Amino acid sequence: MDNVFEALNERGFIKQVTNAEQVTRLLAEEQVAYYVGFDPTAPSLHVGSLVPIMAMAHLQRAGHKPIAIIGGGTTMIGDPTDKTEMRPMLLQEQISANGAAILSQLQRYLNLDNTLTNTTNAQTPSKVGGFFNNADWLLSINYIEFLREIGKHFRVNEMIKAEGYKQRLERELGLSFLEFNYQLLQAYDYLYLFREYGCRLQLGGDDQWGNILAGVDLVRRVEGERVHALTFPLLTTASGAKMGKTASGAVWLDAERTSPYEFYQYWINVDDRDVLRFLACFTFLPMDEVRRLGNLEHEAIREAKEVLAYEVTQLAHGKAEADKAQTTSRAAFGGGNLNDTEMPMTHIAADRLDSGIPIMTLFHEVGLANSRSEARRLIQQGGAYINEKQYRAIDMIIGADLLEENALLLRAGKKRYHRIVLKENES
RNA sequence: GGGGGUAUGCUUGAGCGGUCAAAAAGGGCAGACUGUAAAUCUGUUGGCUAUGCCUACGGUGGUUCGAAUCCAUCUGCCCCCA
Repeated sequence: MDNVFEALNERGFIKQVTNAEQVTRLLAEEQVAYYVGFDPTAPSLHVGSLVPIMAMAHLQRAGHKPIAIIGGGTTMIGDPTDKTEMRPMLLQEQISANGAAILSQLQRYLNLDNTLTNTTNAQTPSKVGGFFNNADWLLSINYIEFLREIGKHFRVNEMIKAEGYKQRLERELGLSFLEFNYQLLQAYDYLYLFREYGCRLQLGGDDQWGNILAGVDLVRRVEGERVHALTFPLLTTASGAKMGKTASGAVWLDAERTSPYEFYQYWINVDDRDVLRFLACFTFLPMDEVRRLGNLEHEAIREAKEVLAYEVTQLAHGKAEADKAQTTSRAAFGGGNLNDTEMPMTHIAADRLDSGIPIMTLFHEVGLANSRSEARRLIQQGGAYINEKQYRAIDMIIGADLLEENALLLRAGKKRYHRIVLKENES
């Protein structure tokens, strides 16, 4: 097997690294504990987090030990380099709850059973990984001790030269002392994980480069050990948008928030230009296959997208869900029959249909239109279909005569479907 | 602490006291074209019991026949001085 570092590089995971040669050697010669921090402000990860997750998974498959931490402590500070939006401050209980949800998602990709031991001292290195909340060690910090032990290693002169801080200072947006400390705390995480678990590699988004290096420096100064940093390129779609955002918001890994079918559809709808990169990054397919699929052109590239969607969905939601999503998707767009599919569905009482339901009401009620006005517009513009037949009259009354096998198939626009199934009257 | 500025629909951002549900752009949605892609073109984009009605231009209270537009006050954000 090739070196993992090479593999990661080939798959496009590497943007910056402290020292490519040393990291390559380290990963080849030792079982390395590595860590990634996740944002615990939401109860689910979204597809953007798949980059670090997949990188971690590749490393674990190569025999290294993953450590995932959630920033329960650092979240309370707020990263000033995250200029776009202020992260909300959350209660610890909320963060712990989110963390639990995040852990269960990570476990689909990684084995994190917290039986980690420190290999620096231990004779028999453990093979698994860990999951921690940095609040566990950050909240109990004593201010004076922290300043004396950690703070003395940071030169303010150096810190304010860093790009993230520099921008804040120059633009006089201000930088609170609180935020200024963020980097120290994140660096301390690294030191802590190095001491406790022998962690020697931190991965993160490229925007974290500065913060990660601060940790690398801190470990060197305090422990005299060389540890490493690696960042991922910030993945954007070919059209320039941040990955994983759609009109209706982020694409979540939580099936409750983004159904497996929607999840699948997200991947099948990616821009042609993103297919190769995404296959390399978000699936475990061998690179030969990735290249073959990624280089397909025109209509043939749909095959590649189907593979991409299937593979990624399978990783996130399991084979059964991926199969269902694929079947549904094929049926909806390939002209197959839609009966046994998993698209959104609503039951409707038989007597209601007998008396007839205005078409606007129907589309609004099942959520294909957010308001009656929107439903009206949809219909008038020719975007409303029932059983694949277009209806443009807004005063249309839908009755039982349109039922096909006791069901109606509503469609709004090209891609949004909703099934209505008849429910026999009670009594 | 003193002085100044700003607050508009999903976002950015125009807006003369009436003709403003509010320019423009972006985004969204729909249609055409296609490959469930991109690009392009067209329409649309507060709600409703719909030739009209209601809710909206940071909050509150005024002036006026009439206010997003004027005044007062409160709140948030920004800038300058300390």
